[in-house]
Amino acid sequence: MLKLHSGEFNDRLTLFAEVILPLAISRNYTYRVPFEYNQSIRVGQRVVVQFGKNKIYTALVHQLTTEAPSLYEAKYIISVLDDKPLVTENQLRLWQWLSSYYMCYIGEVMNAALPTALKLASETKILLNREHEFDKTLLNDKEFLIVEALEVKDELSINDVIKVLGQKTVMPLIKSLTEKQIVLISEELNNRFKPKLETFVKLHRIYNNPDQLKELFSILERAPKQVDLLMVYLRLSKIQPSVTKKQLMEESGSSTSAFNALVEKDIFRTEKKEVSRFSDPEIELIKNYTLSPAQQLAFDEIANGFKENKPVLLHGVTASGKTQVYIKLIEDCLKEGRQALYLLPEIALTAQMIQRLQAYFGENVGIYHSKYNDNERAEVWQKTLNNQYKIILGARSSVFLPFADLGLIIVDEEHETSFKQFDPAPRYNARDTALYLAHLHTSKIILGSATPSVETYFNATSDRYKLVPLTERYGGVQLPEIQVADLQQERKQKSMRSHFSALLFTEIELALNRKEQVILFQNRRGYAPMLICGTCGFTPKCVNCDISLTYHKHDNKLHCHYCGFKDDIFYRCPACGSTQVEQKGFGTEKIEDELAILLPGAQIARMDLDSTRSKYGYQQLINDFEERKIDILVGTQMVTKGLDFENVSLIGVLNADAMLNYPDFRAFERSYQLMTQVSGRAGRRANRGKVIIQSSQPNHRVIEWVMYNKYDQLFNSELAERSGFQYPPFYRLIQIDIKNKDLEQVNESAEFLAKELKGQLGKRVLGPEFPLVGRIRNYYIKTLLIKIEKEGVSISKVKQVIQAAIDLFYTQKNNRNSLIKIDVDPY
DNA sequence: AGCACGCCGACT
DNA sequence: GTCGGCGTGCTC
Repeated sequence: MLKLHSGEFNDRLTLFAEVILPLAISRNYTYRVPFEYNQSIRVGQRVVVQFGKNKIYTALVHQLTTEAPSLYEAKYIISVLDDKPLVTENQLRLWQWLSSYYMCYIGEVMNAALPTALKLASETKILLNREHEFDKTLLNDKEFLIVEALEVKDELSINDVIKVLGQKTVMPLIKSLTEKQIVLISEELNNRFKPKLETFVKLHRIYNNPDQLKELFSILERAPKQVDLLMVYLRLSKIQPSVTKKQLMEESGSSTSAFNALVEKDIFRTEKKEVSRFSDPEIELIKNYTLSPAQQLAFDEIANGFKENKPVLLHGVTASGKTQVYIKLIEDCLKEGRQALYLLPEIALTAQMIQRLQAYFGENVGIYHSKYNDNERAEVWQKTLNNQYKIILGARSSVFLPFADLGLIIVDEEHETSFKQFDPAPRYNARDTALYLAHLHTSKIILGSATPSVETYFNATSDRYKLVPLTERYGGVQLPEIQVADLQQERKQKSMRSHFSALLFTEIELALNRKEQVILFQNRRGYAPMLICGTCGFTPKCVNCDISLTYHKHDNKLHCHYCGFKDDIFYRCPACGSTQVEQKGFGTEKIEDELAILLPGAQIARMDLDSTRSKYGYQQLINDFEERKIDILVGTQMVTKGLDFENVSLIGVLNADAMLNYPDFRAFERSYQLMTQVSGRAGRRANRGKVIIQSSQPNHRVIEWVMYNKYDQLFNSELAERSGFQYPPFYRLIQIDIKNKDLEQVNESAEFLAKELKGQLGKRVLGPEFPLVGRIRNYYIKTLLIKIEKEGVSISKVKQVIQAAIDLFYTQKNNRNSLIKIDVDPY
């Protein structure tokens, strides 16, 4: 077989392309390349293909070959969409790696990687065949309905037909109509990426000559509006490189007719040009700041790490000025002419961070995250590919961008769990993917955190990564003073005011008196996570999930946080009629409510998933808080992320116990990270801030480590635990969920798979067990956990074994309607 | 993932 | 009969 990578081919060869389809299917398919594309087709270009009877997809050329498939006749590629590859070879390698590492289909990776705007949409439409005469009286009722509808509307989608007929099965009918040649099927493709166009205005070249221009003014003597326009144009064109029509009209305030007259006379010439949606010419370039001695030391150490070709972990306390170090690193990278990727957890991608980076690097910065719409994402893709963006600031999905030459990757807040995608597949971790991406591009990579994840710190202390500590806060700001409020004792002494200890409440009042701001952290949204009848013990549950419903006061309803189900609130127990309905636990809403009663003069706001759902909700809250329109901000983990507020002097952690007692092997690590990160929000400028942690276990060792900033102790204790109980970083975890709507079937299926796996992997396989929530969206779930030792076992072999077991699983009839979800590194 | 096909039970 | 529901297998 002749393998071809680029297209210097003879046109008489018959070429075949193995393509990736954006679907969860286990193999790639081979299509025949029409001769006209022989010269131009390349690996990495998009092609349009028909797959199955009606569907048309955008597929990606993965390999070109001259060998015809022997077992079937290949369909032709319908068309090739790109002149040059849209996906680079390095990206294809990354996709391959993701698909095998995370045990998912490469089509699923493609789906996650390509912005929707670059995937063509296919809509099957039908229309009347005008060429063909037919006798209407021979049609049956349904056929008649469709023909009638088509006479009104020209074109119907399959969905329209379903609506017209009021029935679901329409394909046989459409099929018979096409066979009778009454209707035609059109497969409409719409390329959804629309570049933003703007009309630019230019003065005809002859008026560059001053004499000609002078003459022009005299010609226009009797058209004052046109003279106005001309004047505005001349003024604008002096101070900026190009003038848009929009700008000209706004500045001059004149009418389109005056403008059109000038165009008509060929004095103005217009041109439509593609413009960026992002560029903001008013960004000021601030450069040339110097690093503090501690930062400079860290910077030099990082350089040493890079020299050894190692990933670097920058372990810098909160507010140590890591960003400034990153900016210097980016500058160095740009000097080498290479691109830089700056990865942040989604939530930290606020205007604050974006502005900071754009202030230094201007229009070289591209932003990429989920709040951006499709067209914007497609634009960033193109500009990254064309090497127009030198820096990408983005959330986890930006590891998928088509970097031309990536020289540096920064993974900031490396420990953040939002780098991990949980659903749908690929269930990848962007930090780990970035490490592989760095390997592909031989780029430098730095992970940064004040509270590194245990696995990363382990790598850094065992010489796999270079560890660079930065222990000094920038500008000499002190770490906050941390105190613990003993909830048990305060309850005994009856000094609690609802959920506030006397200690915390007094400090809130003091801070407010000093006109300083307060952040309160409660990692639970809603009002009360559980209602319980004091008489009979009844608790309202979700109809679709095995979970108690959370009461939300804002809409006065009971919510399920797993499936979105909502139910009406009740004041009488539906089971026994008692009015003794009690609320258990508390969420951000309740805290907000109680504060409003206890501190009537204070401005209180809440920041959680519910209050930030709208597009600018989050930004609005941040702005209001920054402008001190809010005194107290109550929030979930959202408030812990990298925000810089000058005037915050007090942080309250309302319930440390809930996180410490969470049943997960990372509970302590998470608690430490959360408490340390939220504490870092206190006192970032002039004064030393204060943190109050409320807990019933005031002497808990994790709280002590947080108080005295003892990351090492947390780390060592966690290492001992994890090696004892076979968890990462000593063992790899693969979690397999089996789901089924039927309880017995899920048990049977889970047992089958467990038995199969245990036969091969022995006691490395744990379960099956019901997870914490045993039923979600009407699916029962059973979980298998596989723990694989890092030394002496080939992880790829294990994955092969698992895949084989799953293949076998699906050959069994009873398992066919069970769903399997594989999660590699499920943390 | 779709979608067709085929088998089965239900109802104008 | 015809329709709709669901299980099964295929898509180059």
